[in-house]
Amino acid sequence: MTSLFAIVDGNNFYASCERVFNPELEGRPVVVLSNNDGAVIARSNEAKALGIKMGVPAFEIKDLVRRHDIKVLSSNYELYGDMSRRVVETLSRFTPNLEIYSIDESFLDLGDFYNVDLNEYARTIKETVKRWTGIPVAVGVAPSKTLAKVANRISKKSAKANGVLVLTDERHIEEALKRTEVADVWGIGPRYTRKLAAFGITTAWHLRNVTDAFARKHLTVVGLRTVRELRGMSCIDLEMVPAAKQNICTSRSFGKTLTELGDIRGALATHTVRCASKLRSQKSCAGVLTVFLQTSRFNDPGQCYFNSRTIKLDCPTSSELELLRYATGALQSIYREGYRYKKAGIILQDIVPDNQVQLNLLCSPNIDRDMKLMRALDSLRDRFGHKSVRYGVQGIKEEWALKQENVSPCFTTRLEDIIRVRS
DNA sequence: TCTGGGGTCCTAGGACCC
DNA sequence: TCTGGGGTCCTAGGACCC
Repeated sequence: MTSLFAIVDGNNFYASCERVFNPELEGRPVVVLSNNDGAVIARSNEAKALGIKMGVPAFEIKDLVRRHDIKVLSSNYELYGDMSRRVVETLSRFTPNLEIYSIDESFLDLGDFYNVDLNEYARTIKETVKRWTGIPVAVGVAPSKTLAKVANRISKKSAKANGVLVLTDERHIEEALKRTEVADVWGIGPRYTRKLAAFGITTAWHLRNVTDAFARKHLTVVGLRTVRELRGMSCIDLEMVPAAKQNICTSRSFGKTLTELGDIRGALATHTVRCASKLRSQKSCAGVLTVFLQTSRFNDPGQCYFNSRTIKLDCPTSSELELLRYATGALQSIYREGYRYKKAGIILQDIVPDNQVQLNLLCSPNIDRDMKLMRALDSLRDRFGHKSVRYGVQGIKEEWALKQENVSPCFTTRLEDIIRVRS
């Protein structure tokens, strides 16, 4: 074996971020809710112990909250994003060969670290992150990413491992796989779990031992890769440079249902501006735009409406002015009076690098002007926040604003919040 | 009353072309 | 008029991730 990966993942990440700045939350059950305070998306260990499941609607746990004095927080992505950056910064001191996999997980390529004491090294990573950022993490080390995920998972459940597990020894790998349900393997979702159960495959160890032909047939080439990774053969490389996104989507449920086109247009315009910012930050232009609008999925069938409109742009662009024009036009064409709308959004596709845009006769004559304006807007928003410059169409009163009843201050990124907290 | 948001990749099938 | 196969491109749908 030559390859070696570590995965470092923040324990109950959002709840832990909140705890770093609010010691009162220590030792208490804490849950963090999704946008609009809809559903539970993060739980402290104490909250998990009370049986609160991932994704349950907030209203379903009201009794539990009262009885156990659970601290319920709205999500604060500005805070979590900044804490995530600090964790990555810390990890990058250990190796530059690092992949930021998600807001709370990074893979490290430990390449030829076979001659160091891996247990001690992994423990040093864990303790350093805790000391420098306040975030508790778990570290799993193994010859493939998929096995590292298995190690990481067990490290959190086993008191003996206490957040650090190295799986390089064949006997240990076998034992770990036998203890891991197939549903908990990275890459095996609910559908495959059911399918595999029909063949009597219920543990990661069973899955490791299927034939290549079986894996290929029932789980496609993706599943075959997973099986090989479970055997210790590394098939999924570290991606140090994040690939440019091929789709960029911004959508939100409204804080309350909306009926008026003007209010919905305000929300969609704001999503469009955000989406265009994301597009420009990866130096791309989009050639296709989709706008969608929908009522609640939980409405009676007669009151359900979903529609979308996809438009091929005359010329790929990242100009908010142009995208706003297309988006509001598309919205107009799918809006129907008489429904109570819950959500709207925009998806940008056919994304190309901004220096490879094919110009043609239909392109806007204002490209240079728009790009200068976008640069100015980007730098203003960078300094003063994304709400500092707005278009008229976004509206002043945000009828659609998120419901956030208990959001914590942005302790690390907003001066006004920091001042407020300290006084 | 209240039920998240943002992504990726693979496959199968049809259209179309030579 | 009939015969055949192979290739590419696109799209929809299905699976997964956090």
